Amino acid sequence: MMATSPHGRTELLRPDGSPVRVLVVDDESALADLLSMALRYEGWEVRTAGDGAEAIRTTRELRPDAVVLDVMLPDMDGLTVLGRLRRELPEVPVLFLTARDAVEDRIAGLTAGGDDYVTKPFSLEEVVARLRGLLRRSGAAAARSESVLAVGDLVLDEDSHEVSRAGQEIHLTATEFELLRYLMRNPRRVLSKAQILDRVWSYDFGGQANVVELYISYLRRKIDAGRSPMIHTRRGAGYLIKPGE
Amino acid sequence: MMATSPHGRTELLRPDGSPVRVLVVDDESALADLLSMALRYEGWEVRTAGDGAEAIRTTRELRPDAVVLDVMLPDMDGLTVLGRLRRELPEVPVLFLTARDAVEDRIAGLTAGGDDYVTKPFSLEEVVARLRGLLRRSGAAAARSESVLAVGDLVLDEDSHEVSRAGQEIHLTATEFELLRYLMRNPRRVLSKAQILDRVWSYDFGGQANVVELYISYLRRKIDAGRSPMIHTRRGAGYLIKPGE
DNA sequence: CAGGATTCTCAGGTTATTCACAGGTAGCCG
DNA sequence: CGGCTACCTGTGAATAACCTGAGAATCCTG
Repeated sequence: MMATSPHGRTELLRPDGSPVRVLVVDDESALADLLSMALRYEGWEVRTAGDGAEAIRTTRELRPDAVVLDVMLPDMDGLTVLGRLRRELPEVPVLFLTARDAVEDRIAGLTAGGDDYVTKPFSLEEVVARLRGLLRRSGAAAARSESVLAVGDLVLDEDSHEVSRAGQEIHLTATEFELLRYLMRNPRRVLSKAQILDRVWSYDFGGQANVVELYISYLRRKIDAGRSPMIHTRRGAGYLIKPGE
Repeated sequence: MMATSPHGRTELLRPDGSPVRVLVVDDESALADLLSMALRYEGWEVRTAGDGAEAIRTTRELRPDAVVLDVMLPDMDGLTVLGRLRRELPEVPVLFLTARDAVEDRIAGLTAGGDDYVTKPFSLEEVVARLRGLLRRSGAAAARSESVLAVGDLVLDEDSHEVSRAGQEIHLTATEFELLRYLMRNPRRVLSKAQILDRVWSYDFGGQANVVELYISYLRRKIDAGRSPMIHTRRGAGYLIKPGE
């Protein structure tokens, strides 16, 4: 089931119409807070836990529709927590947070089911998108909502990562894709450079704010080239996307 | 829920009909006073706090619907205060006040949820508009009031920053946009040049008072050009906007 | 480990916007 | 009708915001 949220975007709901419930498990409270803010803004109900034991307890009580789980916890390791989680809620999809250099095969083992993972440092756009994907596929969200975004003749498929305009396929890099997805999830709405930076770049990005301008420039070259422009600058305010013409 | 205030404008109320409660946190008392006056005029109930500790205490007691928070406080830094605020009231939207050159720095993550920020020196119009936006999207204000203002055939969309008259799109600069928004929020009401200056220009503006005349002139050229005029001069008193004819 | 793709910094270039200044115009009062 | 005042607006300079080319650094892939 889809509904229109206060901020005008569509959001996922549970089959009974209540909000989706998500549990965030991370011992770094700053990160947990950052995540819960972002997920609440998606319209989801969020609880946090700081260690494995608390995670298990909260799972039992809250019965979340999805779990975001840091694999490195102070009291027990990822596999153990996962095992106990599964004892409580066998079907719950899990999104793992892991360090970049974590051993590949162990992650592969963890994500054997329908689960997914993102590496730290991540961007909020990435986490939210993955979580939406998990919820969509798990059936916790009532309607099998489409994974395709469209604005005018511009089409973006979140599953296949394919983008096309007027039927013509366009190749984007990972960052370009995330930026475009963020714009397309908020069509006709001005997004400031700070908002974009906070959402599309990872939380530890310390660079120049003009990367946003740079990537907007890249996107225009690929998406607007020749055609009627869809990405617009609102000087002093930010950028927005809307159908050409 | 919307209601009509004594001064004839529409204002946001909480779901139970009581006034929206806002907490202003800033150690410069002159600024805090300026802000609270402006926000009270919007019909909101305002409390101020001069440092982080007081902010936390007041939050606990007042349970505000929104917080305006200076990121530079004498006793603790913005992120810390934010964390504690969130522990008290996880859902409360926050509008950050930050120095112009700090933007790149440590704003990272601040706008992650629905939050927003404005840079100092700001204009009151900007702060109020952002705060209204936050309240609108957070659902604290009962009515999901639209982000669109209309006076006659003149339409202004606060989300997309688009303005049109009789369906025809009009491009405005940032200052023109704020001036027009202020006029349109107060239709049929005379606004003096001093009021406009105080509201639309930032509080440290030191220039000639005739910028207002200049920008009114710009607006007329773009909005009234050819058509029946909507922006009227009341000699010796100020300006007002009302539907043409 | 080479080659290519990608991300990002830096800096110069371009355009839009803001604002001061000053001369012009129109309302108002006697 | 003359003069005073308030308001209007053309011109142009300074500035701010944005765009983009070139290339260094990094990551990824075979």
